Amino acid sequence: MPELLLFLHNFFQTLQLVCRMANFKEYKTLNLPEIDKEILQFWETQKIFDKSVNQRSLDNSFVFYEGPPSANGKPGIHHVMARTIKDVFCRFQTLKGKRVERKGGWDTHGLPIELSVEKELGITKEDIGKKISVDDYNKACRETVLRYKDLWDNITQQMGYWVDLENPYITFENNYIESVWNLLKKLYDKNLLYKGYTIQPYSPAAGTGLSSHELNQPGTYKDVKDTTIVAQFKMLKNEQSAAYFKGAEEGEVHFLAWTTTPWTLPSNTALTVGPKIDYALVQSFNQYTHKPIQVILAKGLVGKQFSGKYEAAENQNDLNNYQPGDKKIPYFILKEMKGSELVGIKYEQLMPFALPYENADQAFRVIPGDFVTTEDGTGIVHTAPTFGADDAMVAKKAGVPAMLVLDKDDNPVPLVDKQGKFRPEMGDFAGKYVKNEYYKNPPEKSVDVELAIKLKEENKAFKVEKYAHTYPHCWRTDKPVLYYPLDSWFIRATACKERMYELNKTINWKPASTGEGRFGKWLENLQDWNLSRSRFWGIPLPIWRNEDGTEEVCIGSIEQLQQEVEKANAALGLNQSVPDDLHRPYIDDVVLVSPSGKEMRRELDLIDVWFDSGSMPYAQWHYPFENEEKFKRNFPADFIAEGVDQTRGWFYTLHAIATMVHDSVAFKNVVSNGLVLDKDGKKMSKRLGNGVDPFATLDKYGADATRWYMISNSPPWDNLKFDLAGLDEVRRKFFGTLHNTYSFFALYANIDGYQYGEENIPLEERSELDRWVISLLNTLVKETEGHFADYDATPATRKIQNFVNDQLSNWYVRLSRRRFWKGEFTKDKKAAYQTLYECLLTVTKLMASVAPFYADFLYKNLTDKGSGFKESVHLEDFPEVNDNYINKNLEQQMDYAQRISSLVLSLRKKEKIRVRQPLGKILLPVLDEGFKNQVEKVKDLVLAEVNVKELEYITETEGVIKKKIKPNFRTLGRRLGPNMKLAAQTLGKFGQNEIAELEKAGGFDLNLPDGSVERLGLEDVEITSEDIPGWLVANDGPLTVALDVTMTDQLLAEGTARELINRIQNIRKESNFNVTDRIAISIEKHEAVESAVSLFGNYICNETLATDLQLMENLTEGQNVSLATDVDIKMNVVRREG
RNA sequence: GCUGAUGUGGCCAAAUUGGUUUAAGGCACUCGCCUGAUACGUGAGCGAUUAGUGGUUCGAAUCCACUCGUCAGCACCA
Repeated sequence: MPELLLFLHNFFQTLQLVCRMANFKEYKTLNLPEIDKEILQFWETQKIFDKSVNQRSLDNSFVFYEGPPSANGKPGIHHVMARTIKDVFCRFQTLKGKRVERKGGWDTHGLPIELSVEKELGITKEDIGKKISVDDYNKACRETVLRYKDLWDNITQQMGYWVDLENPYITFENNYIESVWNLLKKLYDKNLLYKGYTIQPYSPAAGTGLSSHELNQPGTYKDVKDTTIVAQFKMLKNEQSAAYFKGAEEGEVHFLAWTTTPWTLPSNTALTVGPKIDYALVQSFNQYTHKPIQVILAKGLVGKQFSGKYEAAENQNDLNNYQPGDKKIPYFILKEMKGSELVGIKYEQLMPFALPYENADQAFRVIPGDFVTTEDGTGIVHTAPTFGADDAMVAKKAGVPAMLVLDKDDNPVPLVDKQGKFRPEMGDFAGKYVKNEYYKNPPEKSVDVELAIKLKEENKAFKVEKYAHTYPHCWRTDKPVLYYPLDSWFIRATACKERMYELNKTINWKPASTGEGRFGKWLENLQDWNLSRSRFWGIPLPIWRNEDGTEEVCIGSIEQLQQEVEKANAALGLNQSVPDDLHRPYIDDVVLVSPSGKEMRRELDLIDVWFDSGSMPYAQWHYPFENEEKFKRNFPADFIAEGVDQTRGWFYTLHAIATMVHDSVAFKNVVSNGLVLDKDGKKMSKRLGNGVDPFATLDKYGADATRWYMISNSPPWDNLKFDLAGLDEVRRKFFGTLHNTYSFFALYANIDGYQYGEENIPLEERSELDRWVISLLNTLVKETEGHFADYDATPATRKIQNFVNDQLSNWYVRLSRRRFWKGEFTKDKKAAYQTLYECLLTVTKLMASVAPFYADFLYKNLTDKGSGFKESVHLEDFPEVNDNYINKNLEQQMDYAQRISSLVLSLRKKEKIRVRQPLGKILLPVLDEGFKNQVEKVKDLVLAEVNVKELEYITETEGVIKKKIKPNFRTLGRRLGPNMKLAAQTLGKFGQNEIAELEKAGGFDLNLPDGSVERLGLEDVEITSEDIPGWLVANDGPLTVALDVTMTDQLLAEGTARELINRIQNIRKESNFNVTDRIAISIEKHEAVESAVSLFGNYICNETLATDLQLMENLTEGQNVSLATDVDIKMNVVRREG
């Protein structure tokens, strides 16, 4: 009886017994979402997360920081991505024995929350304090912040993200705020906090400054046409500038400077030139007044500015012929100079409406600036420090004052007020809006146009024209934004720039380019951190000042505030107390007293919400007021991960605060993941409707398939093109195959009553196949551990997948099947079980961090009835590598077997010979003994796999192998260098004889062009077999296989017999016979089957459990069967009773 | 505009960091295979001047320069 049927026989005999003693649960289908639910419940009831953390010792921590999401918005699929990465490495470290506490957190402040509240209440910022009290407004914010907390909790749970949501830090809580205040106080004490006047985007129409975030809303930059002026600034004569006045008509020389915002011209206090730029002194005539002029501008822009009416003159004398009204105006370059030569020259104020209230003598001169380009304009930049950030910067550096005048309260203010109107100092222009858009009924001529006319009349305008460019607009009012100086509190980040840069070098960035590039460059060009936000819902700046700003106090704790309040109460006769809620408006009511006895009120600003989140390492523990030990144990973080968009957000704020306050990094390793795009690579957006619902995805595909897909598809720092088809593939290919492999194991293990815990059969007593797969397994463990430890999970998942699919399932199990069928529980069978079991069990641990649900499911199925196991795979230790088990030789052997099989199958396919047809032999050219020995060990596997009778080695002595030779580039390249080409050519021309000679001599002398001789040894060349003339041959790299397709009668008959068996078995199955039923077979007499029946009758009967097989003429009953093309026969199969 | 990443068959993607793997593998496609744990499986096949151009080198998908495309960040300033 063939093995299979024997096995089936046993199977049914023992079925009942088996059912009772089944150790391993069997499943019909794989339902990942179902498994998710089951495992989720298990984790919850058994508190597996807690156990996984608490079973590890406190002094072996791996510190992770959770970047707090805002629960004000719904979670998206990209959050699943980011959190998968966090989870993977935290789980991995847990398996490696680390204690990984993960405190969750919520970001609760900030603009998005204010916006959504305003939208819901149907109000705008202006209404706050009017239509709605600040008090009510803040209450509404507080209620909104955790609006979607449930959804977040759900996604967290459903995706299997382990984070402590029981005790999260929440940024609006007083404890959190107190810690933040403490940090601010420390910065204040280090003199790193100051109030400054800077140029910020400001919307006069809305009366508020705008953050860069607001300015980057879609649609804020619009194309506009503005009146632009190239103005003439009259140079003053002194020692330095005297040279430029030689021969100047009327003794006037002008600088030309261009502006797209003429309304800033009255505020001009400097002209900026590029020190390295070449400038030219040009003689010509003004096109509006026709007066002779001599002007200075960048040499490279002369042609651009002197275009249209202007025409280059041959020589200076041509200029004398010019008459006003001539069509062409001549110009001539008199002199050239470097920008650096111009620096320091003074000029006459262009529009003398006012003077800076301080250091006016330092104004109106030429200063250097690196930002000056010669792309457009004149290469000389009109500089109004009150209305340009660059302007303010270079002016400050050069000691040039800004155009600030004193208002009626003696406060310095710019010439434009906060409504966007010119101040009274501006004479005829006073009270006019600087942008026509600010008027309800705009006048015909804008301020820009009027200024242009005025300058033209005064011979101060060189050119006036319309210019199209993009300009930022307030996203709320749609009106243009002004760059306007505002009072703000700053953190002097620039003071710690170098230290931040140094510390950053010690951080392991994934990918490295983000750390060096995006983050490194950012640190190099670091600006002071503008902390101020004039908003309502956020952490209030804890600084109180007296009215003139001469006295101030920075509060660093509630206790200090308490003391100050008491002091103030005593001094001022008040009865205040520290408010229960540290937010506005309550905190604004607190009045403190200065050392000199004056009232101090809080600076009304809130702080940037980014400071909130950057404070989390300290504030999450309410440090330093509590938990000092805990904080010390958890600082800095070993690992954080967020999207790249956090580079200048959270990553920076963490780094900055840690550097400035603790002179330390905040994190040692950071993974910044890319965006999640739709399958076509487009950004997901509500507008396009191409977003992927994370809940629906998890419901349908399960968390593991989603996570596995995200990690394995591409390195997380590349953008991920999220395609549901990919999820499906992962589910089918990886999880499906793994599940089937387990099912196979469970099926037979239960039948045999296999149980783990039996004595392990020593590896050396197991078969080649077993030792091979164990070797691969150990290699896999080694490699995956390396990848995970290096925060690079993608190759780990790919290797696990390859192992499971191609090696374990499709090779080991397939080739081992017969061992599992065998009736008796032999040692070999036991070895097979143990091997497969060990592979599966190890795989659960390797995959557990990426696919926590299925891994645990499988682990539990494998270990349920065993002893000495953990409750969950997540309480396990990562597998240890056993280097002794790794046998590269064995891996090589099996690789040969797989490739030879594949080559033979490919040849069969080409010749259209099906595998069922046995063939005589395979010829394998052997170039060295080692190869032969390796193949010999897997010979039987190969022959069985490809249904060939024998494998014959042919060696060179037989002279039938056609060989190919090529140089070993790796060894030779370094030695030969430029002569490499010669070597390749020479070897390329080698015929069979030359190759044979080289082999015999063990080398070859290569004559080099310089007359010297280089000896090439055998290790310097690669000789492969290429062909066996007269045979059917296929190659795969160095492997060559020939197949003997000669068909003997014997082989043909056997092939036909196997075809017959196949058809008979089909009939058995169609007829619903029991697998143990005996049958009788009648076959219509046909010459195609005669020899098969006569030679292999017994074989056919054995395989089909037939007791009788006859060839009959004129068979009347039975069915028609197609045996081969053109061979149709009739066959009758009947069940034998009894 | 500036900076950075990226560009490999229709699609997703490898390539030990410069040493010809025949430029891997998968999906899709074509042609096979249901007695065998998997047809949500499996075998074979088709399909690529590695975006383009130039350079460095004995040797380039890999390094350099430029161009083009995609994405992101930073600007929009006279």
